[in-house]
Amino acid sequence: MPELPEVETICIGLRNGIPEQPSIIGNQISEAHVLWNRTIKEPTVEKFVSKIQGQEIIEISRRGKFIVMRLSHDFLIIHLRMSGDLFYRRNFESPATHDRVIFKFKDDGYLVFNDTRKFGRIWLVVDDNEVLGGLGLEPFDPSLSGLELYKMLQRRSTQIKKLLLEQSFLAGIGNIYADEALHLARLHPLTLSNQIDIDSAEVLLRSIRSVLQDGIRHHGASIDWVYKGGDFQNYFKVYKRTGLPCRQCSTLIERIAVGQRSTHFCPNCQKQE
DNA sequence: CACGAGACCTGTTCGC
DNA sequence: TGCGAACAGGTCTCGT
Repeated sequence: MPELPEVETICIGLRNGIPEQPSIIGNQISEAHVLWNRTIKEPTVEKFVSKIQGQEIIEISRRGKFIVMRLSHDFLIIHLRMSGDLFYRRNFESPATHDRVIFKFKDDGYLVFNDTRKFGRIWLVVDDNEVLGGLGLEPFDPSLSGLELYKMLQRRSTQIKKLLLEQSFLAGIGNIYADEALHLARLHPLTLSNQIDIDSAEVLLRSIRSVLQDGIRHHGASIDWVYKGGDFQNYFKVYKRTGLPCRQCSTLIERIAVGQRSTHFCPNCQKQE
C-alpha cells in the first residue's frame, strides 16, 4: 500500500491522532511481541525486544517511505513495503490475522504492525543514518529546484520511469505516483533521463509534487483489500486504468512493463520523442 | 543502479 | 464452478 502519501498519512495520524485513535507521542513502550521474526531486520529479535522496553516515543517523522520514530535512546524505523500497516489498537485479547509485531504501551493500548505479505521490515538503531543514509532528496525538499533536477537527470541515461522508482534518486515515489506524475508531465515512461530538457524537468518536478500533494490531501490511495485510509484511487489518471479512455483526450490507456513493474500511460498525451 | 530474473510472501482476480 | 496463472503499493541479491 505505501508510497510517500500513504506513509505520510499514517505518520500524521500516529503523531496527531485521528478519530478513534489518540496521538501516541509520549507513550512508553512496556513490551514488544514479535510474531514473525524476519520482520525485525536489526538487531536480533531478542535484543530488539529487550532494548525497546521502557523507551518513550518522542517524535514521529517520515523519510522517503520509512516511518521514523525517535525513542528515548534509539530510533525505531519501519518500512511497510507492499502490504504493511501501522495503527493504534485500544485493546485486544489475541493477535489478529497478519499481526507481525505488537508494541504494548505502559498506560493504554497497543501499536500494531500488521503485514499480510510479510515484506515489511523494522529496525531499532542508535544511528538512523545507517538505515536512511542511502536515500535521495525528498521531493518536497526546498533545495530541489527544476534546474537541480535537470542536472540530476543529465547525469543518468536511464528510462525516466525506472529512475523515479530509485529511492537513491528521489525518496518516496512508488509505482502509482511515478505513473501519475509522468502523465501529468506529459512524459513517456521510456524517455531517457538525459534527453529531458530543462523546461520538461521543471514541469516534471511540479508534476511530482502535485500528484504527491494530491495523494496526501486524499489521505493516500486505497486499492483492493489493502489499506482503507484514503480515496486517491478515485482520481487516478492512468494507474490501473488500462483500456479505459484518458481523462484528457479519450485515447485508451496502455500498459507496458518497465523494469518488471507495470506501467500505465496515455500514448497520445505521453509521446516518446 | 546496467539490466533481468528470482526471491521474499499472501491473497485476489483473471482466463480458460 | 474449478483451477492454475497472473498480478499486487517494494526492495534485495545474484548472475551476466
